[in-house]
Amino acid sequence: MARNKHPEETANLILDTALRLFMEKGYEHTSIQDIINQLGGLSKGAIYHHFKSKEDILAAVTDRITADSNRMLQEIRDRKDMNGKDKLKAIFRESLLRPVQDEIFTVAPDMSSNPRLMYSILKETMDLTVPDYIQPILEEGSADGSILAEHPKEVSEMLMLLTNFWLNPMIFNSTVEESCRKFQVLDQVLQGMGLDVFDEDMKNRLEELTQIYREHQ
Amino acid sequence: MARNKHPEETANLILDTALRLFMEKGYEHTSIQDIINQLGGLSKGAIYHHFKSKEDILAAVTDRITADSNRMLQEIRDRKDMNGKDKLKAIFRESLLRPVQDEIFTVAPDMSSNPRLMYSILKETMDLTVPDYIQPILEEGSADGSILAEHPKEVSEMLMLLTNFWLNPMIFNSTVEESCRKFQVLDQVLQGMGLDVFDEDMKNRLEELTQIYREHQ
DNA sequence: AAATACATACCGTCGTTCGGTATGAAATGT
DNA sequence: ACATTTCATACCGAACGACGGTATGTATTT
Repeated sequence: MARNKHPEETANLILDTALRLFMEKGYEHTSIQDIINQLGGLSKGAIYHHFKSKEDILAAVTDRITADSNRMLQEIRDRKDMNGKDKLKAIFRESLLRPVQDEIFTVAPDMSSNPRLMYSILKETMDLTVPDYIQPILEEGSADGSILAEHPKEVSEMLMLLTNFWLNPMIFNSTVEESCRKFQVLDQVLQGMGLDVFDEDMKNRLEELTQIYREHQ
Repeated sequence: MARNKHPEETANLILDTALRLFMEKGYEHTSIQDIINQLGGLSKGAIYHHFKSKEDILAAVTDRITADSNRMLQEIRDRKDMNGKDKLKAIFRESLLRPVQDEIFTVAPDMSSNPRLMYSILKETMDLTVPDYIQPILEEGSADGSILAEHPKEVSEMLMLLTNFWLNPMIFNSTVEESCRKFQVLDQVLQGMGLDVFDEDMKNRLEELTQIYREHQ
């Protein structure tokens, strides 16, 4: 294939294709050759020019996934017109309600048989999202009195583990009913911690997303 | 190598070696040849006679790990002299206090860079331990009035995720202080759910295990 | 001319397969 | 009772195809 004047476009094309295949077939069952075949004209040399290994592609892929979500998190974190608890609630609302989710849940990657991708996203969440966004918000909430969290780091980790991981129907392969019950249980737990951040809208949206996911297998 | 009259011994030898290597080097970085080299005399054919694939070895390995733990769970579950909550407490106590844990934490597998083994154990826990042991105990506790859990399956899942996964220093690479804070946070959450099942002994033991783990890297 | 964006041929290793041998217990024959 | 045959099983090791990765070459841009 002809050389591209804007090499980042090529890199992005590789990542697009890789992400699609990783979600369809799983990371381990996607070969470099698979990516090349779906790429149309590009060769192995091109891939290894832009990325140094298959693992590196996975890292870049998860980076791109979370980068998008992190822009939203940053916006909410930096607002001056909300207290900590409201920011936390806004984050959960946005995470669920943003329309991008439909797309993701429609592609319907079966994360439960894709441990590498799952783990990579979880690790990014724990190493980046938690310390950069969730923990600061909890600390702000502690300072302004809207949240009572003695150990913000640990509470943030737990929050993300429960909401982004356990509550995610793609990861635990939940039915609509299970998603519903998980939401209820989690809501009670959060209320017990003084974090009444869930509402009816979110519950309905979670149901809807679970539905979308299960329809697409 | 000469033919073994008791083939299960050979299979167990393979599993012993495989587990050791999986924990030392990680599942993905352990080759079948690595296992053969450490096995002393046995050949590739022998391995593929006893196991149908490398994945199959991983499954057998995790089976053996959880089987031991499940025997203890079964004993407690079937006791007639305890109510549900006491059984739950007994399970957490035993899980932490049993001396086998020293051994495991001394070998100190870095699960955080071993997603396949980690995932395999998590899946066994969710698919087997939860429905067979934890959920029945919660239901018993619901019936005898010692526990208030509207959705036993979901509460069980959450419990196991938080105690066996999040609280495990091998998985989240926690320091002693982090382990301590996690324990505190989790204790409060559980109390909020009417599950005061943690005590000072457990906290000290968790500290001790975290210490052991970190000493061995 | 130097650097970059790709192509291509090739390498070592991997998981897996498969034809084969050795062994021993059960079935059969004497 | 012992000898012979049968047959499933434990194990061997060469070979295979696919894999991730590299070395080197070439064309294009700067």
